[in-house]
Amino acid sequence: MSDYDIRKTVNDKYSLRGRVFQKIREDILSGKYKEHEELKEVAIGEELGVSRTPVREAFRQLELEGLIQIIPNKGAYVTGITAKDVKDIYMIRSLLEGLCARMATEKMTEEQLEEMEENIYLAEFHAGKGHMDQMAELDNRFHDILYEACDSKMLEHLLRDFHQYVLRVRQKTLSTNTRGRASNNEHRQIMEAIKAKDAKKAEQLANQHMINAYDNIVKNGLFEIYGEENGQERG
Amino acid sequence: MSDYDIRKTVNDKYSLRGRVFQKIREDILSGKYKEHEELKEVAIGEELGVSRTPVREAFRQLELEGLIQIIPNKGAYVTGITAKDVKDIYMIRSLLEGLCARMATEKMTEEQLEEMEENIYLAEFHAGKGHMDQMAELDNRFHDILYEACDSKMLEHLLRDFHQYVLRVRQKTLSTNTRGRASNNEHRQIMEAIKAKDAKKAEQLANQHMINAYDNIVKNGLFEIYGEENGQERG
DNA sequence: ATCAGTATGATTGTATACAATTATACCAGG
DNA sequence: CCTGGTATAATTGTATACAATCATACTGAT
Repeated sequence: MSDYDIRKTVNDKYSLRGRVFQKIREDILSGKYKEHEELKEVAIGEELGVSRTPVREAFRQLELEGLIQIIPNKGAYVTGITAKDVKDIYMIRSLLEGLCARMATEKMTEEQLEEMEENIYLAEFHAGKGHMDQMAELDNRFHDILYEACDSKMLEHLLRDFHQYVLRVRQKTLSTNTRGRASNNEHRQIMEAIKAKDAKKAEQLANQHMINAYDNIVKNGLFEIYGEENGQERG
Repeated sequence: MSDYDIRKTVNDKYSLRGRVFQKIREDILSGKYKEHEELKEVAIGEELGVSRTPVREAFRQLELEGLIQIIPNKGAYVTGITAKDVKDIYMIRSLLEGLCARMATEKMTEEQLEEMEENIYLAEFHAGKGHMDQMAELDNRFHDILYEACDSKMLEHLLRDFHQYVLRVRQKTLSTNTRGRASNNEHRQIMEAIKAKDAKKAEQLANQHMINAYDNIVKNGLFEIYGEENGQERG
């Protein structure tokens, strides 16, 4: 008992609120609702066949997830991720994925390690075939395993959030063919380091893995999906 | 325009929901509502003289803050922070405060630097007098300045959350007389490094600052406030 | 006495009604 | 044509009513 997860209930798929929450999040991340677009309670309620109440509660959650901004008495607006946000997130993730890999080195179970190996093997196959959807899915899963393995619900929670947050960027990134394979090779190196119980190396590799991912984003100029006016603001 | 903050509206003190949110959070952090205690919508609503609606919305936010856990159709329960959580948070904060200090070295304004110097000067005074409340307040403010100065709303947001989260521990920590002064000296060193534009040193010092803070917590066995059954769980 | 089953009460989930606030459109005056 | 103000509509904020779910206590049979 008591192995509950702080935010399992958010994924509660069987309450209206939970479904509304997931649906809106999906629609924001997929780009259906665009940056600065206003979300209206009744409209979304009608679309999903529910009243305003569950929609409002979902809004409050989405706000804390950082996906929308609620201006009191005015409305809910989809928040844009600026280029600077993405950069910051990758800098933060670089450190935290490193920490996660270090911690995972001590805590990882045999089953987790095996799933990782399988994951990398499969990804190699799909990389060859150019199956980008599967690559994205496997990349998700690789990092999930790492998050679970670090045995820290705080860190796991945090990294999962960021992972979600940059979803739009990430999917584009992996679809630049060469990066998919390079990324998987980095996964392999991280896995090897963990297998060899070399925590320091695992940390350093995971660190670099994020830096490489970000560099790739910059190099390929993938920021256009975040609109034009973004980037550095003050300063 | 458009210098909005993702979660400014949460601090919206002028809506019922905002006030309820802040009140409950305060009551949890101050220890009024204890770990695993059940929060009932009507009871809290009556206490604050509002209906269930704003209370429910506040609950949804508190859940995402990680302060309560909502079990569908059952209730809302105050989540405990385990000793392991505290440890994890300090490990994470160590890295992120370091990153923050590094970034702040480039971005800090003259005004911010001056407020920091004043802060440290004042803290020295209060440390001598044993004014623990003021020390806690100044410590809060020191870190806030740093968070603002890093010029990253993502990082600022994150660090503020963690800062809040370990509030209970922190206040106890600073009241162990010697740590208050030592902590302030570390603040001074960080400030000096930033002043000298030595980003690497600032990072390393902020890093160590967190490790020292955590060591102090462990050394003084300040975990009892989180109840008995806590600590490492699986593993 | 113990257990199953049911009935009752308490609590949360959702919908709707009403109040407050904000946006929009229209009109009068310059 | 532009400006300011007022009326109206649209939208959010809050309260309340009703439905669904869960906890508890009681009853009756074994």
